[in-house]
Amino acid sequence: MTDLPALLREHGYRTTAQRVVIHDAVSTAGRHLTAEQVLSLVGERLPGVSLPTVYATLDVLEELELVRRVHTPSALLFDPRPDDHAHALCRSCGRVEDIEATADLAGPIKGARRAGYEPDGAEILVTGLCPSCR
Amino acid sequence: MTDLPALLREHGYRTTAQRVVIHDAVSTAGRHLTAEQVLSLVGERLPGVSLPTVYATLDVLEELELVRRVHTPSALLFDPRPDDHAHALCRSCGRVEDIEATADLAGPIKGARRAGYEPDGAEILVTGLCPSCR
DNA sequence: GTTGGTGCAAAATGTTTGCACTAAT
DNA sequence: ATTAGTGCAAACATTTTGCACCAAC
Repeated sequence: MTDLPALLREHGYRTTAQRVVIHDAVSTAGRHLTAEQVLSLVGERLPGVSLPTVYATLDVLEELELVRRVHTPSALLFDPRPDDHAHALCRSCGRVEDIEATADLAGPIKGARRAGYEPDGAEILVTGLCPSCR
Repeated sequence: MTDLPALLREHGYRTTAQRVVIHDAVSTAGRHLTAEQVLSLVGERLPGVSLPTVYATLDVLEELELVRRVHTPSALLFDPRPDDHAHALCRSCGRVEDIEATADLAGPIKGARRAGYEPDGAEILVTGLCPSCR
């Protein structure tokens, strides 16, 4: 259970109904959502919310590390899971799923540091065909 | 040294000047390019090439596994390196670089298979700040 | 001679921006 | 009372699509 208002305040943001509802919608959805999907989830509870607000709010939630972006060939998705995990992406239908496995990325992270980067995270994306597209 | 005409023929494609020049430009660039950058590289040698052709050609080259797409928050890039390697992405300027390190992705690949996927590849993306953005 | 490929223009998509108004502090 | 945040509309950039012409086979 995250204390959103406190987190927002810490980062200099105000608490608004939109942020609370969007955060709640995203974190209880338990799957990857597009901005459109977030809007329609939220629209049920808070009429009049606009897409720009959804994007702006997801930006904020990303800064608070409550969501992560996942860029796929077909869409920009927002992932409510803050913990590290891999993703599987279907080449055919574009579907993305969480994979319950991680890997040791110390090598690539060290490699990035060697290249002068200041790494703050790493992602694994497995591509292939999903069950229904095979 | 890849025999592009032979590869194209194998996959049922015709050999055209555009495909030869675009493949050559991309593979000698030795870095990640946007479609626009490919167009301007190619434009010097083959006037009149259009952006749709660049996209179409890169699609073909991807099918031949001569290039890979890399989706970043700011752009769609085409990577001429066919071998597996990790990428570093700068959160601030969006720059992408190759990282000379790999990791064992057997776990996530197995996880994808367990989820019903037929995996055919995997990517590692390290995010952070590049030398000039720190 | 066929049919795939290209160039052009135009469309479709998804995300971002500008601005006036509202609401959180 | 301030100033961040919102909603709306409009802009924007990028990738796709449709179609007529040309070129590879």
